[in-house]
Amino acid sequence: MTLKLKQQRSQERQRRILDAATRVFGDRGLAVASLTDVARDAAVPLSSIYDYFQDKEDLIANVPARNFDELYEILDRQDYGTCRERLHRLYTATFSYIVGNPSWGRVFFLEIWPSVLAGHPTIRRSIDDYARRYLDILKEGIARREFRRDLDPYLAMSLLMGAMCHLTAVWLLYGERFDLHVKGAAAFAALYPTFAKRGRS
Amino acid sequence: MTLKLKQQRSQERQRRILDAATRVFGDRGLAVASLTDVARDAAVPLSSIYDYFQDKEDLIANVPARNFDELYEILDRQDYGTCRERLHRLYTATFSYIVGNPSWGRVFFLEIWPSVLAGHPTIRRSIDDYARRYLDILKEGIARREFRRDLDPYLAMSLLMGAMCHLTAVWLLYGERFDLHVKGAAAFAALYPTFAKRGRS
Amino acid sequence: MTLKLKQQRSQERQRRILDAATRVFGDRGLAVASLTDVARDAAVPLSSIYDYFQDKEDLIANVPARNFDELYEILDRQDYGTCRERLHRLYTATFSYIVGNPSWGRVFFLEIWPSVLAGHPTIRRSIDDYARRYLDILKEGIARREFRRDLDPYLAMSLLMGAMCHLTAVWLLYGERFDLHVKGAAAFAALYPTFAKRGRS
Amino acid sequence: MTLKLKQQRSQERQRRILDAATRVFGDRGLAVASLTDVARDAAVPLSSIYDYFQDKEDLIANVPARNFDELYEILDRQDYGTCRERLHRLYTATFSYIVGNPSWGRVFFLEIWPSVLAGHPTIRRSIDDYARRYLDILKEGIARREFRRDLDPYLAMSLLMGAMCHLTAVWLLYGERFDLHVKGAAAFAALYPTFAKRGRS
DNA sequence: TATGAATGAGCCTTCATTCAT
DNA sequence: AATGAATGAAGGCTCATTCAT
Repeated sequence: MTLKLKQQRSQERQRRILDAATRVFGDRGLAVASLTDVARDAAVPLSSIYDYFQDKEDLIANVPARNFDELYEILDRQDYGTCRERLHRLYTATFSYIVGNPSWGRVFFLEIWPSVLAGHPTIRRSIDDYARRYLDILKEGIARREFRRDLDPYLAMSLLMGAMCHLTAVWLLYGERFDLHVKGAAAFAALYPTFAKRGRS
Repeated sequence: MTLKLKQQRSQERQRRILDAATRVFGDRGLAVASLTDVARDAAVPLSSIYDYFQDKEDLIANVPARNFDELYEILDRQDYGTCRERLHRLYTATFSYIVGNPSWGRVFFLEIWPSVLAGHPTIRRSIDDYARRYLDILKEGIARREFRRDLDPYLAMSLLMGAMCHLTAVWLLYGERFDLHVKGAAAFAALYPTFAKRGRS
Repeated sequence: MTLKLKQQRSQERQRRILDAATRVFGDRGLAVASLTDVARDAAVPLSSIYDYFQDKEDLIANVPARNFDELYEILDRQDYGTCRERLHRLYTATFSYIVGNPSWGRVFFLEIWPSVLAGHPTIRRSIDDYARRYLDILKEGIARREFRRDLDPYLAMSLLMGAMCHLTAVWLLYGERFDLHVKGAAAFAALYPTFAKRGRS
Repeated sequence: MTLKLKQQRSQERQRRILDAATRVFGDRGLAVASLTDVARDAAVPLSSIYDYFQDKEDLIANVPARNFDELYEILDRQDYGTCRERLHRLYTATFSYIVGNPSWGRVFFLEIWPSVLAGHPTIRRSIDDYARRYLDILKEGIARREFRRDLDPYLAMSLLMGAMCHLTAVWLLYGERFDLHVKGAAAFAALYPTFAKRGRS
């Protein structure tokens, strides 16, 4: 029993560190922010970080997963409708999550993904998991003839992800001065016709 | 203190450093790579870097320009045709340049652009120059009724740039295993119809 | 990041560093001596200095206080007698302390005081504390009619301090070849009549 | 003839460098100011400094002499009167020179004299020359019975020089906010009675 | 287990000095 | 003789990581 309690406290601690890491890395940048900063923000001793993560890289690598879990929790509650609807939901929900959590947006879309770190196994898994959701819907849509038969699902995903990264980057860079969610929806609206069967758009 | 470069040999040296910087920053990442690495790769003493650039940031800031100059030299030789043709040429030429210079692709499209550094005056100019080329063509195309009247040129550019960044990122991440140029052309083909006047695509 | 010094051993370390700093800065000069020198003399790793002091300036700034504390401890045991006696005691005790601690003499009287550093808050406090002791006695002496009514206490202090700095400088310069304490007493004897009421000297 | 012209030009150059050194070292401090700064201020190429001075230390060492020469030129035009008058003139003329040339005041009285550099042969000579002028007058005054027979000329000089250094230091440190010349005269007035024969004040 | 303290490796930068033209 | 260019040596400082309690 006490063991379980301890474990719970431990999980809470780990989550505190992870959230602090998201914030600190997002605000200051992966390379500039130090573990000291993270420890201070999480209000734990610096050396405690090493009780939960092997090293800085390991900590960084676990930031995406932690946040994707939250995102998926929201998404998986409403997994129904046409492929278009599901694709749209997945896409805009991500934008919503970024708007509510800009630090994570920065860490993931500006720092981690387009960097050497994307090769890290743990991160790779996060990225692949996320990408798979798109690919699954896209392939299903093609099979169901909801989308064009000759649609390249990988290219389609690249268009969607590329727009997302780029819009997010600009949004963050310009001080979050426009409504990212609206722009995201616009991007989807612009891209979707290229997926759909001709004449249906 | 930065030199005045009155002597010839110096310009070669500066270029050697700049090229080394492109390589090293591209391979290891902007923040991780050290000036020591750059100096070693350029085969000049570390302190010589400071004869040509004020500091690390200044060196980084000059990487894009150096390469864009080369790219533009190629492009500006053939500035004619419909807006579509010119847009296509600009887009695919960039992909070609990246293929021939992957390090620069990484530095610029993955490290510099989507980062705080994009705010640096020198870099800003490089980005703006490049972005303007897209916007000019897009606006001209709209004015000439070659493109949709209600096309948002900024969103259009975001779709193009986003796809470029993303494809490049994936290409680099997967060890340059597919033909980036072909994928780039496919992306353009997929996106262009959303710019064109209905029924004309 | 500076430590919190919750553990005992640390205070010893800090003192070791401070004493080494006094020695090294005194011997080589504030600007010339490096923290590497200090670290070597204190037999601690260079980076440990930063566990106790924010930077070089902070280390320097803490040298005076450490030594004044020792000086005051001696002085405050015997705070009685006429103003003349108290002034004399303060003056000669300082010379004694310098003789027993020439490095500190140099750091403080030759390097820190007559330099821009005297403006540093921490140092300023040390200087002001020390100067105040003179001014207090001088003003009290004037009020009590022990000293000339028209004596300018600030000029008086300047004469005393100036002689002290100068004698110390010469003493150090000439390899401590004369008895500084005796010279100090002589200076006091020479200067005192200019403070006292006429005819009383 | 041309040789002489060249030599003249050379002397002018050397003087330009020396004056720049006085300014730069005075403003920024001996250790902080770099030869590059001096060269820029003198408007000569950095390497030209090495045509006139062996190294930085040699340059520093020649700053005092250059300025003392100017001071002596003024002084030696009026070498007459009682010892008191001559002592007073020497003392206050120095204050005047400092007021007109604060940079030199700082270099010499705050940086060079109270530092290890005072041991440097060239500087030593400058200091000794200056000190000798005091000692000569003091000794003559004693011989002539103008001053007290038992006056220690070395102590007397220390009192004068000490006051001068200290007042100058304070003056510079507090942004030259009081009239240094007046304070210097007051110090002389306060000290002189201790030199003079009793009853003569 | 948790944590205060310690440290080695490395980074960016400066600068006095020398070389080659 | 004059000077633009080059460079080795060093300095201050940071930080991820480990140790000892």
